[in-house]
Amino acid sequence: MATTGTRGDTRELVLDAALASFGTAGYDGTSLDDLAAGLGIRKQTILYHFVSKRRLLDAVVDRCAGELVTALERVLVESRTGGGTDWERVEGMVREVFRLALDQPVLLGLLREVSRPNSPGAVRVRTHLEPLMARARRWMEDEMAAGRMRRTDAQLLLLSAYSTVVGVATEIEVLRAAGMGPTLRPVVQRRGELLRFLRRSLDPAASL
Amino acid sequence: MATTGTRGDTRELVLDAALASFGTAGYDGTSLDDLAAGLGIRKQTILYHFVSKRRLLDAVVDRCAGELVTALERVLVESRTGGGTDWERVEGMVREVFRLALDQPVLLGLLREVSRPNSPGAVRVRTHLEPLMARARRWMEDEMAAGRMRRTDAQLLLLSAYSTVVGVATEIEVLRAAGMGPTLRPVVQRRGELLRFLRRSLDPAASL
DNA sequence: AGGCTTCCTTACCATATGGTCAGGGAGGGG
DNA sequence: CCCCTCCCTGACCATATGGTAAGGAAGCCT
Repeated sequence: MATTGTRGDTRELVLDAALASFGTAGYDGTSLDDLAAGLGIRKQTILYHFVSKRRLLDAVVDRCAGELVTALERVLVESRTGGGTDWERVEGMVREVFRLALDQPVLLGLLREVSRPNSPGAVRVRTHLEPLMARARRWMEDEMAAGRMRRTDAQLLLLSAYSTVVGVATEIEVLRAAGMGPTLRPVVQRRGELLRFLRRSLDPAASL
Repeated sequence: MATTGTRGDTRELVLDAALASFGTAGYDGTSLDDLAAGLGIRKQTILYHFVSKRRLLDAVVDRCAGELVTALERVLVESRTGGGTDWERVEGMVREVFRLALDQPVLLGLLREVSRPNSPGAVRVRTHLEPLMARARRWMEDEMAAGRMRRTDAQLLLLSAYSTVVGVATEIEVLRAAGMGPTLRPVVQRRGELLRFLRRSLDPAASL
């Protein structure tokens, strides 16, 4: 028992701190000792819950990806019961992603770290994103076949959208670093651009 | 004398390798031993030319920033002698930045690494960029005062443009990591968006 | 009570890493 | 020839870091 009351699950606290540290200092720049010291515990406690530093990163990525999937899932369900059009569904998902990013800025740091080529977390993220992407792609191609969606390269479009989100996340971080925290004008604008791009590509009712 | 002919300046070779390594593996993920091994030299040689790892990063940043400034300078001179309008000058600089990024993809990695908040190189980059930004800002404000440029917040516009470039750089890296190297469609598109945004904000002759 | 599990800790280790120190070879000037 | 400077290297070091091994305290079940 530590001096301070460790009421919450230690595991979750470690995950929170690790998320923040990985996002700001990077994976290599994060030491388990510092991480533990920040939590008032010993490094070995971290290694007890998560076998290795690498697995800790995996766990952090897993949790974040899980949140993302859950949030998107929820949007999809709402849209389905509401009988929204394809385009409304797409728009809802994009907005949800941005909302998540702005609600939890700490996620941006992780995304930035983990989306770097050669990052240890990149493969893990891929395993989470690939099924999501494949599912979205299948759905889009079905809708295209049914004429409810404009014909285009779904794979390319998804990848483009993903990279855009990563790029915007980076922008937000840069702006934040420049001391322009509350100014989300550019973010909203970029979201608008992405949405317009998607609409142009997908919505049969959209004007070119 | 090493086995392989070390004809070029060792300094420059180290800078090249360091640029690549910092860009791909990150600062913390780069070890001087590995760096030296990749060059067939010893770590102490690196430390001889650059006193410390930190100073090595600074030197890399300095060289890249120097290249950028030189390139922009050249565009400015060409535009001035050609008697281009303000807008043509702005467009030329944006295009030059993108050209530089696409010509030397390795710069993108460094930019990404160095534009991270809390990055050791961030402060160094700032010292290079701040005079550039200040100069651009003064110029823009002069042009606005003279009525040759649409009135707007120059500082905000520059920062927004900068963050956009960083974001796009990140996108390019992500796309490259996804195996879509040659497809620069999205990049060109984003450049177009940035240019349109700037034109709308600056060019008095532009239609809203 | 006794044992089992869970959670956390102290003690310890192997290695990697940035950095110091002294020295050696090559070339140039006296 | 001697000395000096430039460039580079081997030997060495202090420290940080991820990870292992073992033990201890609290709770739970029989």
